[in-house]
Amino acid sequence: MRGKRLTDDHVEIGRQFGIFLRRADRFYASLRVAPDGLDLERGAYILLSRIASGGPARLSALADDVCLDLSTVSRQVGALESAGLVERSTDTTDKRAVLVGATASGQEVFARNRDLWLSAFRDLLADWTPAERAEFTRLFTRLNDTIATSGQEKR
Amino acid sequence: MRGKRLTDDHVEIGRQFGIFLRRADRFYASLRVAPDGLDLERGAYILLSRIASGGPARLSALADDVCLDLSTVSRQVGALESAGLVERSTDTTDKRAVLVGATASGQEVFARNRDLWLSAFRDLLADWTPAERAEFTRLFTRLNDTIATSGQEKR
DNA sequence: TAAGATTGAGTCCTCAATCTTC
DNA sequence: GAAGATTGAGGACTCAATCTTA
Repeated sequence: MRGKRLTDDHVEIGRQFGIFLRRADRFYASLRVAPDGLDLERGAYILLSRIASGGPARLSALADDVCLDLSTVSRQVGALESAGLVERSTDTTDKRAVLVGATASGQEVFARNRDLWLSAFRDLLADWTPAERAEFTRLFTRLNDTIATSGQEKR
Repeated sequence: MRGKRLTDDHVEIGRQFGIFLRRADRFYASLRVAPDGLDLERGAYILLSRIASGGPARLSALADDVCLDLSTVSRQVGALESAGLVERSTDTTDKRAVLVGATASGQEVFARNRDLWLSAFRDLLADWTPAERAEFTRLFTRLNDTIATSGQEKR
């Protein structure tokens, strides 16, 4: 018996969720930092972060990890490659696949921006108590997993 | 003395936040529903929701409420107007301003889509306990306000 | 035929420039 | 000149079509 009644929680979340996403996206977009004259867009930085900390990987794996379309990742890799931060190489075991790895320069840029990036979140949550942060992180992760599972169902 | 140490909470939130936003945005985009042959994009529906439930308002007020650029709202209103869901009228007290209100058709479409829209969130959080939902809503709202305040500081 | 990757077309958004009215 | 709104240009993303290799 699937209830039709909607609790106040759902109403509140449903009404505010889209607006929250935009606000959060604006905040996140504002994190664009330029350490060495490089103006890394957040999408490119997230990808660089994944590549630099996780090691070389295929484009399809990267797209899955950062939750973007493969075509978008292909273009982002092109931009990072032009900036000399990553390198493409053909997978010798499967010539269809492309492996993307960070260059020394890419590793350096990642390491240097990491603290700037994270300090923005530190400042944002400066007034929160550790308990609040921990609880939020827990529920936040739970929601992330819930949405990911929900998306898989539709395939 | 501004501490340079970053707690694990910050690291975790910082690393996953961007990916979460994309996943959530994809989920939210998938809520696009077409009740009467109308294919309302989520941005347009959020705006219609605001107009239908809040009464006529200026474009600048709408843009502020839904957290979008004024130009985007102007185009969204144009789309909703073409669909016959909202109406533009000139503010008689200030001829520069445009007031946007919902038509009878717009009110009807809003009311009919509301449950569909909200039931998606009900399904999404079906496995959560009421306590978890309440706690998450609380912290979620807190974060929303925190980001909103953070954004204002930069003006 | 299918899988991996790239490229083209189209959408939604922001920023900047412009027009009208205060 | 400043405020409210519209329009043009450009960026980031998705979907669809294409090319190469398994």
